[in-house]
Amino acid sequence: MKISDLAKSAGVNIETIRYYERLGLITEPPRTESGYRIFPSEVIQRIKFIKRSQDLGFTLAEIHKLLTLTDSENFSCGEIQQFASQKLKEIESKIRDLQNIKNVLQDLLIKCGETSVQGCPIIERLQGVLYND
Amino acid sequence: MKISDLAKSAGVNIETIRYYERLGLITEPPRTESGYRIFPSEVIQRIKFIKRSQDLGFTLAEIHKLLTLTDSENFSCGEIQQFASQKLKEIESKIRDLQNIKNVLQDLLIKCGETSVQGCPIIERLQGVLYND
DNA sequence: CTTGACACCGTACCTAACTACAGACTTTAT
DNA sequence: ATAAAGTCTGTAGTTAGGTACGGTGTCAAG
Repeated sequence: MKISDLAKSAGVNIETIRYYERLGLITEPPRTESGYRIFPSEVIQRIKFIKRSQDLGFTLAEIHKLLTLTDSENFSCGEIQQFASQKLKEIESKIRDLQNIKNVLQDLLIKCGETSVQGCPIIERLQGVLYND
Repeated sequence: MKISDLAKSAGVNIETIRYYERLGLITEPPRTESGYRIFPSEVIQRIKFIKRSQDLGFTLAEIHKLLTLTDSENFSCGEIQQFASQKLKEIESKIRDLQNIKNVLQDLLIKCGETSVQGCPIIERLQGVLYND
């Protein structure tokens, strides 16, 4: 299949495919005499693999490592587990950070509701006036 | 104070100050005859305001609006509240997304523990084999 | 046999928030 | 007086993950 067929099948842009090739996420396909790329159909699955991995929060650099692991015969599930649990930790950490931000914003909004005459609690907090949290 | 004094006091890079000036986050300061910027000391607080706002998840574009609001006399606390609650919603949405990712990763890691002989559940999921979640 | 659709390559552009650098000028310290 | 350190400007580079474009070459249909 030609590059536009692959793009359609995998649901990505043509340029994305060439980009992935440059990054080494997909191997360089054979070419016609005139230089057109001819892709084997397995590449569709490979691109979908990449997209699903991105959905799980992996970066392209990490996906590259993942693919290298799975491309090797007898890859170790253990290494992949370690990879995934590392990512899990990162995601949990991001969630905690966002949760903290959420709490601060919620507190400030509650204070806004309670305030009678004084200044805006949100602005005061940003100005460094309030630091009793 | 000169730009490097301000940078030190506010805990940012000199280039960051010039960048904020370009963006209009801080007003253009007066200059000496030779063209050196001379900052009033309030700018320290303004830069800290920007940094604290970033910590709460606001982008520089949003902070620009926030500052415009608070710079105007008689700014409305209501507008700022709306701004903050919009941001709160965005952050809650990000938390939900990450929570979903976390759940999928956790499920996969649990399945890894249970697996006896078959392939790695993580890789199978990424390959699209598993879609019973 | 020509027109339109596709493909090629390399490079530039996009967002966000900086950071670095070159080359010129000014100020400060010794 | 001279050298080091600071500041100026404008531009370019950084990260991540693409997207777009210009100029050229190729393929299939009418």
